[in-house]
Parts: sequence; structure tokens; C-alpha cells
Amino acid sequence: MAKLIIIDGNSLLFRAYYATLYNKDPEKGILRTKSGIPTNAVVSFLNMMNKILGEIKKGDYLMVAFDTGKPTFRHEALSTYKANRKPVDEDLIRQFPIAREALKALNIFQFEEEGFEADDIAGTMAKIGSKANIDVIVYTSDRDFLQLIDNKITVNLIRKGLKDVEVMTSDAVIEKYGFTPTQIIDYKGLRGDSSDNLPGIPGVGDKTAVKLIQKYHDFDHIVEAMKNEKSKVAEEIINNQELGRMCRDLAIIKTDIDLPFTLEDVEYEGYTFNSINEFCQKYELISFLNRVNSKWKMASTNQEDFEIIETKTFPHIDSQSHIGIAIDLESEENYYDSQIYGLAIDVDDKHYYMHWNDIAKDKNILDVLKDDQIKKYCYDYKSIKVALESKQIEINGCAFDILIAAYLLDSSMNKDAEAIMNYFGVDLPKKNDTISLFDENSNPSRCAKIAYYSKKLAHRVQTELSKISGLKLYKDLELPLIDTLANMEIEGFPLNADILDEFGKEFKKKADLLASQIYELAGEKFNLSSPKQIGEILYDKLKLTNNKKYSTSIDALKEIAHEHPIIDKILEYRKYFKLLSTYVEGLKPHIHSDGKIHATFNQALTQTGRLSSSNPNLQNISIRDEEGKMIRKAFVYPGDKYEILSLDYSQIELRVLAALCHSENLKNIFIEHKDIHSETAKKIFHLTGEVDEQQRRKAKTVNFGIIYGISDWGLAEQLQISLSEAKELRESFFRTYPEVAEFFFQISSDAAKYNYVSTLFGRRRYLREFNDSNYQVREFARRAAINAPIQGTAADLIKLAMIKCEKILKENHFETKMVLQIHDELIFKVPINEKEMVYPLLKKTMETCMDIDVPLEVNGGFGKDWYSAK
DNA sequence: TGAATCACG
DNA sequence: ACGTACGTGATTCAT
Repeated sequence: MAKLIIIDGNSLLFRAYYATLYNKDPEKGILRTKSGIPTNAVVSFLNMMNKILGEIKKGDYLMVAFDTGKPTFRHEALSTYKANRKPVDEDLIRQFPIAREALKALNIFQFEEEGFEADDIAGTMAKIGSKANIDVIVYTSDRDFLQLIDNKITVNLIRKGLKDVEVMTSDAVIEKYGFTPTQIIDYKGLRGDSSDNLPGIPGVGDKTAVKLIQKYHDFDHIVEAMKNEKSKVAEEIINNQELGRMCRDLAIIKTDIDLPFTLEDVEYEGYTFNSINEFCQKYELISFLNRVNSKWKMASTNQEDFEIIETKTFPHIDSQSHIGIAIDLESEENYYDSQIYGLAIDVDDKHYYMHWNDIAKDKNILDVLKDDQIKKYCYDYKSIKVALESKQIEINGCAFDILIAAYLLDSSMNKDAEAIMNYFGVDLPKKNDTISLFDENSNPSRCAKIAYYSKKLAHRVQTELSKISGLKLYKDLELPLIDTLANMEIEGFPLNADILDEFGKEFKKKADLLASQIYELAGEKFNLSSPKQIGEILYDKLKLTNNKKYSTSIDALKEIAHEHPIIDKILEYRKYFKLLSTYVEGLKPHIHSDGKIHATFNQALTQTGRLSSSNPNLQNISIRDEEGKMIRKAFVYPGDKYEILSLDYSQIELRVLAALCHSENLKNIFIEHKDIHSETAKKIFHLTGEVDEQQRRKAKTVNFGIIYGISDWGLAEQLQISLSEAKELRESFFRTYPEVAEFFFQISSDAAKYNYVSTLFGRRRYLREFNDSNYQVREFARRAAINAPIQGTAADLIKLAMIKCEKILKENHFETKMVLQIHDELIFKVPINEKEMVYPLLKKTMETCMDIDVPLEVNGGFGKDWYSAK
């Protein structure tokens, strides 16, 4: 079913302006272009439009109605109409024409007409939609619009932005105001409207107005009824009935004006990249390009000529005449051992594309790929390397990877080729835009463009990086890391399907038994995977104490575990079900014919600089729960040639914190090899003697909570203690380590001022929400700002360790291979005969990889399988 | 597609 | 008065 969205343009732009007016940079003020044109409201307005674009589908209708600002029939009827309005800020007035340009760039229909207000245009259109029996949604902040509501028309009242919308239906109006939408005008007749400078009837307040409307239905009947009443109110209404009637009539939104367009004319058809790109370049709003909803992007009409030569033999390339070439490999998404369609290479300003079947036959290109003196410019070098090398084609010499560079420019950038190229103003064809005859999944033109633009943009992107002091981070850390990660992905990690299946059978048996016991206790069968159904059983049927409205999360269930034996059974069932679905059945399909998992390490994904692992995720294999940990026994090398070495940094984040804030107290704990949690316990509990388990556990929670920017309330909740106790613990921590408090304060004020925070290595995380008008959003940004430098510096540190470990293993011709990284831990595959030499070497390399003002400590050990490596 | 849940650091 | 610990990925249900 199609729908019609009508936007009160003036209203939304006003909101957009004031929502971002007070977030201004104390030095720079509101957002402006370099030449001083204000754009804060336009950006916010564009974000609103973009959100709405996300909510509509093909065939839906969309339009924006504007006021002209010229007098209307309402001013003629009442000379003082809207006369009390404060003059509009000059900075906002200047943005009205820009907002209209923005709508034009997005190809969104807009309309204004002299003599009418946006209300009348919107009202008329809304009724047209309603009569055509389609759902109509009107976005405005003006409550007058509520009178339009009928069973097809909804009014979305916006408060600040589109995140805060009050959906008003007929029922909602009745519930909120006590009368129906159509009675809004009668209410206005009685009360007037201060914002429109309508006086209404003197002496009639909200309570009286609602009462009268409920009793006598409408303004005229109220006047009639008052004639028989003797009261102050009745007298005022009779005496001022003409004034009231005029106020009522002025409040009526016209729904029958002549519009020179039809419903069909406002069907939204999408925008072209060129138009929005041009707009964003003009007003320096490039970041919006990155966010604009791509589902509405229409194919551009004037693509620059880009001729692709599909070839069976590349021209001769050598390192003398060609220092750098642009390449891109077209393959399936999961790239280890996946299907490869073809390879694009740019040579001498020509764009070549070769199909996969021809690559192995071309000796020249195999040499070119292998030669590390021929530098490759590309998008996502790791995926290219892993895809090629899993098919025994060697590639070396990455000079530039635009995916990684763009990630360092702004980690919040969308991570697909379209978004990244878009960010730099390049329009990339969609994957299925132009399709090769060779294979329906292949798109040689797109592949060639990715290659071409990654090289073309290299200089510009690196200049941008140097501007934010990110070039060193890029060249010394992330770029070398690409090869390291590629090698880990290619090497893989063994997983024995038979062992996995044995645990699987055991888990299945336990889960089935628990399920039958649970059905018994519940008195009926239901879907145990459905939180909704569990909630109904527990809170509706069994009437257990329902604190957190139908939550069935671990924390919620543990609180009521004493009330009914079914709770423990459910928790236990969930455990086995999770193990079975995610870790047994979930992992099995990822085992390749070599008996190994080749997971992907995502290098350009997290906001903090950490890696993540997917397909499958090997960074969240169970360990805390003993039975879950059993899964790790399946990660084992066949035979007895190799063992697994696990080396992890001890308390890496707290050490990083000590170094970042230069706290002598914190640093000394590590220098003296003391237990950080016990030491914190001594201080915050004012202990002189021994620290007991309970105290240490609490101190540990405080230590970690601090890193996450926890609140007193959060700490109290976590430790199940009173708010005042939690407050004392937190304050006590900051008294013990005052430099931490100072550091957090500094981070917060820097983040508020510059909208980004940095790690020790200069990695940035932008936190544009820091000055958001919404308290929760702001607080979230504050916590993220505190955490990011800590988590991010630890991530920088282990990345450096990885590069150095790989280098030292290679230099010493060890067969030992790095196979996994789990944030503060590295896993190696070690041939038995190298065990003794490699252990101290790697431990030392990890401990000394970075020049940081705190000692680092690495622990770990060998195991035949992952379970026993510690 | 998003929410809920739970696995990890 | 607000709502309340950072960073991830996979699976499941429900829309």
C-alpha cells in the first residue's frame, strides 16, 4: 500500500535550526561554509529528509510544503495575525533558499503559493491522499495540523529531530487533549493561540475550554448554551463571541485550495548522484554524501567515458617502467577460496580487465603480481591477497589501500566501496548496474573503476591523512598490518569436526532434556527461542515478579530465579542451545577441506581501532563457562607436530590508562608487579590487612567500570549495592587516582570542543554526538570518548606487536605462524621443536613493542589444543 | 530488517 | 529529571 508523506518545510527547518543552534563550537559558532554561509539547519534538515527517504518505498508519494512569507488571507482578516512573532534569525533566513536547493538536489517535490500558508497546501494534499484511500503522514511541529487527522491521516509531531516524534492519531488526540481532532478549531476559538497572536475568549482557560467542548461539542453550540447560563465565563463568551468565532475560523486549515499538481506528480523517484554531489560540494557538506540513502540513487545520465579493455593478455609491465599500478580483483564476498571473476589493472591510462580463466595462462601478470617492486594501489588489498593466494597466486607490494586510509580518516565512514568512493566525490556503479555477459554476478566496469579511482585518489587521501597527523599510523601500523592479517587468514586455524560433533551430541541431549522439563513446569509447550513467548509464560502465566517489563535476559531472570525452578532450567537450556547453534552447528560450515577455519579479520570496521573477526567470529569462542570452554578442545592440529601457543597481555587497558593519565600510583602498581584489583580494593575499602575475594571482585568491577565511564547508578546495579555505596566507591577511586579524573575531564572537554578523541598513536574517533541536544545521546558520547583512547591505544599496541612478531619470526626463519588475535591475546601455531626458542622471543617482542610509559606483562603457554593452551 | 539474547575482550 | 558500562558478531524470532 502506497503512502503519502507531507512535510511542513518551514516547521522542520525551524526545528533543524534550533536543534543545532546551541551545539555550536565555542570558537567557530554554528556550522558554516568557509565563506561564512550558515548551513547548520540545512544539514539537520537534510538528515531529516534522509531519514524519511529511508522509510518510504518505490511508489510512495513525498512532498514538502513551504510558506512564502508573504501576507495571506489570514493577515487580511486580522491585522495582528502572527504579529507577535520575533524576527527570525538572519542565519536561519539565509538557509531557506539553501534548503530548497537541497530538496531540488534530492529531487523531492516542493511547493509554495502566495496567499496560502504551508498549512493549507499540506491540508489540501492530505485530504486528496485520504480520499484516494492511501495512508498520509504529515510531519510538522505545529499542533494546528492535528485538525487534519482522520482514519487515513496521521500527524507526526516532531519535537527536536526525527528521533523524537509523537505519532498523533485520532485516538492519541482524544487521549491527550480530551476532544477529537476536528474540535481543535473550537478549542482555538475559545483559547486563541499565543504563537499566532490569536487572543481567544478572555477568562477561558484550558480546563474550561475542554469541559465546554466535551459538553456542547463545538463553538457555536457552546455560544448557544451560554445564553442560558449566568456565570462570568458565560458572559465573556457571549460578549466576545465574534472574536472567538474569528479565532476559530483563522485556525481552520483550508483543505480545498486549487493545487496545480496531482498526487502522481509527487511520487518519489529518487535522486541522481551528480545533483546531490554538486550540492554537497557547493555547501561543503561532503559528509552528508556519505550518509545519503543510497537506495534512492538513480543511475547517472552523464557518466564520464570509461572504456574497459577486456583482454586475454595484459601489456608488458615491469618495475623499471611501472612503479605503481592500480588493481582490483572481482570475487565473491567471502573471499578465502571463493570464486574469482576477474582482475582489473590500470596500465598507461588504459583500463584492462581479464577474466579469471585467463589469468593463470598469462605468465607476465603472475610475475607482476608477485613482484613487490611493482606497487599496487587498490581498495581492500587483504581481500585481494587472500583470494589470490588461496588459489596459489602470490601477490606482494601494497602501496596504497583506500579502504584502510579512509578508515583512518574517519572510522565512522560507511565501509563499502560505494560509500568510500562517494565520500571522495566518485560515483561507482552498483554491483548489479551493468552486468557482464560472462557471468551475471560480475561487473567488470565497476571493478575497473575501483582500481582506477583507488590510485587516482591516493595522493589526495594521503594528504588528508597527513593533515590529521595520521600518515604515520597509516604507513607504520595499518599498512604493514594488512599483510600480517592476510597471512593469518590464509594460514587459518584448525577445527576438528568430529570432536565438535561429540560435544554437539552432548549439548543436544542436555538441551532436549531441559526443554521437556521446562514444558512440564510450564504446563505447556512453547518456543524456547522466543523471548516473547518465554515472557508470557513467566510473567503472565506463572505470575513471576516482573521488574523489567517482559525482559527475559540473564540479569532479569537471575533476579527472580528463587521464585520458580523453571528459571534455572531456562537459563541452562539457553546455554546449551547457544553452544549448539552458534558454536557447533554455526562453526561446522566454516571448516574448509584443509580442516581449517579461514575467518576474516576486519581491519576497517570498529570505531576504536580494534579488529573484529567474522565468518566465523573466532574472537568470541566460549571460555568463561567450563562446559562452553570444551569447544576449544576441537581447535587442535592433527597429529603431534604442532602445538598452540597463547600469549596475552595482562591488564592491558588499565596499564594503558596508567600511561595515558601519567598516574604514578597506578603505574607503580604495575612496576611493582602488584595485583591491580587488590590494590584498588585496599584503597577504596580503606583496608590495612588482607583483601578478601568479595572485596577484590568489587574492586575489579570498579576498575573496569571506570574504563567504561560508568555512573554511580550503573555501578550500584552491577554490584547490587546501594547508590550511596557505589557513589563512595567511585569517588574513592578518583581520590586514589586523581590523575584519572583529570584525564577524563580533559578528554571530555577536548571531545566537546573538537568532536574527536585520539589514541596515543594519533588514531581518531569522531564523536559528533557530543553536543547533541539529547541528554542520553550526549552522555553516550561522553562515555565513548573516555573509553576510545584507552581501548584504541591498546588496539594500536597489539597491532604493533603483531607486525613485530611476524617480522621477527620471518627473520629468524621460524615455521611458527601467528594465527589469531583476540584483542589482548595472540595465538600461534608452533612446531614442537621451536617451542623453547619461540616462547621467550615472542613474549619479549610483545612486551617491548611500544615505547609506553608503563611496564607491559605478557603471560601464556602451550597446549595440544586451544583448551589447554594457557 | 531490527530487536533480543548471549558469546568474547 | 533524564537513564544509567565500552567495543564486537551470530543466531533467533517477528514484522
